[in-house]
Amino acid sequence: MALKIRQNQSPEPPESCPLTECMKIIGGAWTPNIIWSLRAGPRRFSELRVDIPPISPKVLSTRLRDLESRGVLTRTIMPTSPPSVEYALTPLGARLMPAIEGIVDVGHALKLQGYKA
Amino acid sequence: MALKIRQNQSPEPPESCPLTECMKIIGGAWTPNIIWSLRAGPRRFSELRVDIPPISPKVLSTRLRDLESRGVLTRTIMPTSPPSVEYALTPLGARLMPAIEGIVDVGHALKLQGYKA
DNA sequence: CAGTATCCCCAAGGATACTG
DNA sequence: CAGTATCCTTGGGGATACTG
Repeated sequence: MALKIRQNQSPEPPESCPLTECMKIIGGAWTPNIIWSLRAGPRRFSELRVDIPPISPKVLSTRLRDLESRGVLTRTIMPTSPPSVEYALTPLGARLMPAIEGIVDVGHALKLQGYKA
Repeated sequence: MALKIRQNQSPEPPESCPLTECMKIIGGAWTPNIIWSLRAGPRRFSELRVDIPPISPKVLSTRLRDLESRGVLTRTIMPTSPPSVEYALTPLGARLMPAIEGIVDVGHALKLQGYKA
């Protein structure tokens, strides 16, 4: 049998471009929405699910953990019954808001002018 | 005790969410970089390849056509020899700049403060 | 120069079900 | 409530080669 050479498909991280770096944080599916939902204060898991209806619990969980690991948000277990968990932006996460706001503003402007994909 | 009402922050349907709409435009790989490269004026295909080294011609071509179809940029064949093609932002594309700038600024700030993934 | 043409790949997402 | 556990699909990219 022929030896199967795995092609080198690994993308050499181009170069730490601020643009690319930032997109790595907010580029994931629903990530901007999550950060946006946290703009006015902490939200719980199920609240986020309501904020962003189409997101599945698995994906929400994945994205939250990813954002937590990147230092964008904190996860706090509240000693309530039933237990609840609050997610809140860190100062670092708050720093991302201008970028998200920029996207929201532009999206809003496009919508107002009747932009269609 | 009084109900602690947590205000619903974004009651917007996801399909019409400006955030999501805008991300559909700039969410593609290298898309922000392409738009960013056009910020100061038209660029040619090979210039863009130099601007964004790791991008393959196929992907660059794909993204450019996508952006053209979305009305973000124009493609102009220059009657030179050898032939060259210029890509330039449309007014609509220029509208995206604040969003991109926001991302760039935040990325830059994160980098300055030594942020690592 | 400015792209197409192929082929391939895998990890991000989705669907669904289940649990502490 | 706040998640895991599985399984599966897809299409966005990547590599490489070729052309007008």
